[in-house]
Amino acid sequence: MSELYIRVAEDENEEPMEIPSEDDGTILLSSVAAQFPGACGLRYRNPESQCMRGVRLVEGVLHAPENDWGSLVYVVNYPKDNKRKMEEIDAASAVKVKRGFQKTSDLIVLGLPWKTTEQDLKDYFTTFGEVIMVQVKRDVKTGNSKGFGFVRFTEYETQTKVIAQRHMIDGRWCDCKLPNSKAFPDEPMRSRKIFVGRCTEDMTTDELRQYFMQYGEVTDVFIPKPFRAFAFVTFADDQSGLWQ
DNA sequence: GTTGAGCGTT
Repeated sequence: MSELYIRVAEDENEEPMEIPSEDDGTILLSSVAAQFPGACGLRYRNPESQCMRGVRLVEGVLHAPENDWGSLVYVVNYPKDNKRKMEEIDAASAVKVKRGFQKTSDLIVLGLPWKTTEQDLKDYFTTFGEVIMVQVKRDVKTGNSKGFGFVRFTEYETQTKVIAQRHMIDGRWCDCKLPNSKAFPDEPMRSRKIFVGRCTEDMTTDELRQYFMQYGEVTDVFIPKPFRAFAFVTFADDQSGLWQ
């Protein structure tokens, strides 16, 4: 079977868009998702029964009903049939993606004067770029500074610049480094595996794979059995945009 | 009320 186009629409009443098929007559869900982000499948109205029917989906490949797509208009499925929700997730993810492809980390600031406050730190480091947070570590009893703290920047470029040089803060030379230990050791900073919370029981590995493939190559989807309302999605590399 | 290489009460 040669390449052909099938008509796909967001809704039965919407204007359809033509999606190309593969050489074997199947259609990749990724082709559909390219035009309809978040799509997890297709359905169509069966002319005989007038009922909606799902298109067979195996491993991200959509198979024509009766081996013939015909001239029907196919309608896009979204997870849980709730498009608005997926768009909200898209928007939230897009914000994170926009921050850049290299994640910043907390930097330890060594050698601070005893008198230096968090406001001092913020004022100083803001001259390099936007600051997410600063901390001065203090003795819990006395409130005295321990002479070190932490800083985190929005932009990775800022972080690189700050690590590369020494800093004169309130009259002392200070160093900024990547910390050895972390306050939250279980925070998956550069993990390729993401936690997907609040899953519903009807979600399938196929659906999750098809949704998250827009952010990178998905190498694994794990759904605990019995149902536990969460899943793990693993990407081929840590550059996939979702959590950057 | 002190100090000066280090590593973060959540």
